Amino acid sequence: MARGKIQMKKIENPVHRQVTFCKRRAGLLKKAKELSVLCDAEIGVFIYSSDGKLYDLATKGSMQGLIERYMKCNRTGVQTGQPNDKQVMDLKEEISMLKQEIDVLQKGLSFVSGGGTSSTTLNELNDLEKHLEVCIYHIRSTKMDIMFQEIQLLKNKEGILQAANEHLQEKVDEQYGINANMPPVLTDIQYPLWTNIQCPLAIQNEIYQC
Amino acid sequence: MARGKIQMKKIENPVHRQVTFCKRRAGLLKKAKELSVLCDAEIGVFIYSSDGKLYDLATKGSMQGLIERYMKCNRTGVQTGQPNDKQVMDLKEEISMLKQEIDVLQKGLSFVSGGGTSSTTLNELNDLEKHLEVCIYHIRSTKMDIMFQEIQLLKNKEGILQAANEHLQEKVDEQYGINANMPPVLTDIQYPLWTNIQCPLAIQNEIYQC
DNA sequence: ACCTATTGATAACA
DNA sequence: TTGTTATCAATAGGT
Repeated sequence: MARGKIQMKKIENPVHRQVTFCKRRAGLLKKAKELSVLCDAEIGVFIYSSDGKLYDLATKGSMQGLIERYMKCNRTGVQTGQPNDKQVMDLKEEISMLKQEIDVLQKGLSFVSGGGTSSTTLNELNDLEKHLEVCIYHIRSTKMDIMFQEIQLLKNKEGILQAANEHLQEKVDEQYGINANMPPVLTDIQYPLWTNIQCPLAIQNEIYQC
Repeated sequence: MARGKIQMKKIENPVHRQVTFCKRRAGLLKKAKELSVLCDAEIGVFIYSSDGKLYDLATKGSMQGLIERYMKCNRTGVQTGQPNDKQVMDLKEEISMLKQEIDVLQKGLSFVSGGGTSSTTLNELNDLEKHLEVCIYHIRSTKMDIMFQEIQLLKNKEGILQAANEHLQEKVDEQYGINANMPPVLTDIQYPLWTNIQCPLAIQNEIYQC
């Protein structure tokens, strides 16, 4: 973070890596202490260097206390002992799912990164295509949500303005009651509102694209 | 650390403290991940907020693995509740690793897809959508290329077989020249080829999907 | 949430 | 290692 940024990957030069490890380790522990003090939090940090040396920190008490608290909070229901088989099966299933997801993501990343020139089979391309279509579906769904929210907001605003206008009109009528020549202010706004009221640019773009 | 420094003591204003907790917690976990990646270190962090909520992070494996390693190094007598089935622990560790990998891949993909911007606004979603559509276009184009190549391959094969058949037919005619009753072997194959010749499964699937 | 002025962390170097 | 310094990153305060 100084004199040029560095890539977020393992530093290959061992000397350089060691220096960085020292400095950043100190920085991390300092930040942990600060957070603990400023926000009254209880924090534990372990750091194992690549050569196996341990550096640790526990604010507000001992590391044992922290670990016990952690264990307490994370009772995963293994206590009965028996359902381990089922648990193992579930975990294996989860691993399988995750591996599949990784596969899809890796294919996608290599394809997108390589501009589509990587060597992939037809079936893999089909999987990727389906995955991307699902992504697009989610994106469109999210877009619709956002637009709907903005439209609701505008409708509310419209109602408020309409009411305010009516109120003002009454006031005006009271004051100029005798002067019957006064024409009423136009408040009966026709749709689409956006030709009369400034519509958020995002929605404008949306509409012209649909 | 900005717009004026702050005293290193508990922040009294609760709103202010909560905001700072969120920001610094995120910063701390980020720093921990960075240190782990840059220096190939194994790091675990627990953070208990003042209201008792837990935030944790374990790089390179599960927190349970880290804790176990910690116990081993320090030979403390903390009971972890159950002598957890080793297999279950290993599986959990694997899941943790896989999830981290997915995280990295997803970030990479969204970065590449989104051109480096996180997608939250409508315009960003539009950009992402367009990008994904371009990707799908490339995928379909690549699929077509592959199919075309396979078709060319099959046509070549057909030509070779045809020639071979003709050659064999000549041989047969020579040997059985006197026996004029011999009917010719059928070599005039009709399209679609794939009802006669085994077509690669990938292309079959393709065709039925188009 | 998002924005910047400012402080803090740190990569490269000595 | 430790120290220095030019830069980059985190974030306090405000909107």
